[in-house]
Amino acid sequence: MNSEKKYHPTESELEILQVLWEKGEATVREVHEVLEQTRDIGYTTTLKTMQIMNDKGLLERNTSSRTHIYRPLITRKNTQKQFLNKMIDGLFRGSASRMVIGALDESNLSEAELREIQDYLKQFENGEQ
Amino acid sequence: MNSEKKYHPTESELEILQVLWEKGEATVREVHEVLEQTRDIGYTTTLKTMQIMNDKGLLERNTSSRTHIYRPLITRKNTQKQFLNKMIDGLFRGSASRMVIGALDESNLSEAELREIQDYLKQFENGEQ
DNA sequence: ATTTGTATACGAAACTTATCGTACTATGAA
DNA sequence: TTCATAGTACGATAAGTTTCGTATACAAAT
Repeated sequence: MNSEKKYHPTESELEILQVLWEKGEATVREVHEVLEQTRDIGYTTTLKTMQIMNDKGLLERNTSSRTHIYRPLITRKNTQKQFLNKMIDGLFRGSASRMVIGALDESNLSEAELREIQDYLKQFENGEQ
Repeated sequence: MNSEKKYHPTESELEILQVLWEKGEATVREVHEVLEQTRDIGYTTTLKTMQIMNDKGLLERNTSSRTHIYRPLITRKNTQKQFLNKMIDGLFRGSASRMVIGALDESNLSEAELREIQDYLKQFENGEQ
């Protein structure tokens, strides 16, 4: 089993996680400045959300200095996995291949990306996984 | 542009849509009987949710007889597309290939499914799309 | 020391979603 | 006709999310 539980961060929480995954760790101010670029949001909103995420166990923080430093407690990979599985079950009748094909269908992939995927597929070809 | 707008049905709404996509159309009772198999839920909950979905424009209904008949107003394909794009943007830094690879990675695909995907990829190989 | 700016903490409002109870109505059987 | 059944309509509640205002504390500069 996996030690990371099946958290389903909300939309706002995901925005914050994106920033933290990118930076590794950050202050509320730093996170807020990134969010501000995309949408209208007050500083205390970001603060409160991060505090709640801390309470929920999505983030941890170092409070030794006045300005707290936050770090994510869930990984990007695991979160992706949770959402992928939820989506496969809820929208693609449990079929991962249906979803993959749907994704290929709807996104204009570049040559390079296609090649990348094909290379990746080769890895599975002879039952190596 | 596409005439279907970017609806993001909720979890419960998706469950109902699944049934309707499968059946084409159905009464509240019919939908409810399917939902009941999976989880504990009252009849009026299903009813209310479907009424709300009707108000939102997710469903339409024929009220000519006492027992109303509901049909989905959004397609499975379009809904899948909306969710895929939201997910690619929100969790995979805008990269569809990253998501495809993530999906391949996390799901144990059968030989048949892998072949299906590879066949599907060939279609894109020579810029045919 | 006072002021100014930047932190955190916290409460509360506005929304949304999910759920169900209750009221009411039509239909068909007794 | 009366009664039981199966339907819709609707209000209300509870929980979760998002948002922000206000209070308060600390730190640095004047």
